[in-house]
Amino acid sequence: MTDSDIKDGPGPSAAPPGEAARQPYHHGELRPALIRSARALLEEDGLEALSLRAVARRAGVSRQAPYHHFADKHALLAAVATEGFRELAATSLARMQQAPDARARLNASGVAYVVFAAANPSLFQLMFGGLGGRFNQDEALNAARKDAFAVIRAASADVPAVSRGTPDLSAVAAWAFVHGLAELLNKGAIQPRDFGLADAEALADQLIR
Amino acid sequence: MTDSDIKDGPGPSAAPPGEAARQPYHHGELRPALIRSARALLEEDGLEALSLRAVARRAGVSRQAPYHHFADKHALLAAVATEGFRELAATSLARMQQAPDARARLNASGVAYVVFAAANPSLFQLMFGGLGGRFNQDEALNAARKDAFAVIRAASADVPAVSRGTPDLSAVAAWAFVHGLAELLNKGAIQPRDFGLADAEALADQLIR
DNA sequence: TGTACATCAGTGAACGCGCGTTCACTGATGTAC
DNA sequence: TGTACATCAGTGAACGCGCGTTCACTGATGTAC
Repeated sequence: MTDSDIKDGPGPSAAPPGEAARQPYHHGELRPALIRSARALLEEDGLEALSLRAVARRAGVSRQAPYHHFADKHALLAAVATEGFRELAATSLARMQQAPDARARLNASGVAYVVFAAANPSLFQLMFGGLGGRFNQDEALNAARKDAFAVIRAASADVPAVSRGTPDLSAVAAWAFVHGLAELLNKGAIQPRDFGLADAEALADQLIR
Repeated sequence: MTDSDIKDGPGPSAAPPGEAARQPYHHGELRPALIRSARALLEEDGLEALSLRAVARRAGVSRQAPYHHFADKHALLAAVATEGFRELAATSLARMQQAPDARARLNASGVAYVVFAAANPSLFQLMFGGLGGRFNQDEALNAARKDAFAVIRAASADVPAVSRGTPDLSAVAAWAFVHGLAELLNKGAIQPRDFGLADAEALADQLIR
């Protein structure tokens, strides 16, 4: 079998195995479907194992179909990462809205950061450096990234006790801390249960105070 | 050119291009030479681009030679990562010895961590998760890893103001902070010059206080 | 001091694989008249 | 309301590539006698 991957969606008549319920000819929503497939494969098999062919296969579509929606593999990955940053910002803001004061909002943003990373480890990996140095070539990605970081910066600036001195440095310190926590958890260097805690959220909550 | 890579070391008579000064037949020190080649390629081309074939090529040796010293590619990478953890521990201890008190020693260990990561970004990436989940299968690697982490833990435990409450949690907090700083710098998410600072060391120094 | 021989450390050729991408194509859609 | 036709969104086959790894081999080394 040199160049003939097995389709997992044999046709419209078959029962849909996961994502691969094949539309008749035109898919209609192939672009978002490809992003969904990529995200699913990302978390199932890891960033290194993600191939454009596998994404197409999972979406129930030929290997060439993605090229009608993305210039190349990097463009697809950039779209996935962009979605990731938007979700990160959204989930942080949502959690912050439940907090009573500025200090609690900063803490909430930190917990949200760690929880997001723990829930989407490979996506998180892609978002930070999975595209090599090619980050700055995608407009939408850059915007989403900046927005996500702005959430942390704003949350940090609102807490006078934290942002005394240079506000930007304080924000970076807060960011570095939650980012490091997320990375150490994702890479398995530390585990919540080593501290008698159930999950990443509990550990983040404990440490951030 | 399907299966005939070009040798970069044409023979003993040629001038040595970098690593590839070819020994007559038996290399003598091939194992360390392979590790050196791997580290050099790692920092030149990145973790993703590192192949066993390229490592052998750079060492001036046939593609099969590495298999006499390492079971497979992962074994070589594990050896490289092991060396990395040993160096990290050593460089931290060296920097700590110059510090006057416990507080300064903790700070020094943090700066050393960030400086090491900035000087060896791809090696750092390999050390943390570059081997997927296969970390726990290598005895020497696990030991070197534990030793490196123990340095941080000890430095943190010696500072009462930091380690009040659960000492282990305090150590993890310190570790997460420097690790996050290292990652954000390595992935280009933040840059020292954004804060008017020359390099990673200056930023780490500034933030750790 | 010489020699037979096991073992060690290399070589060269070949394997099968999955990948990203290009090419020429075809079926479906929607719009101008 | 019908029809011609440009355009869009898919297909199938094929390309060349670099990779990890296996196989059978050979040259060099060192040790027992």
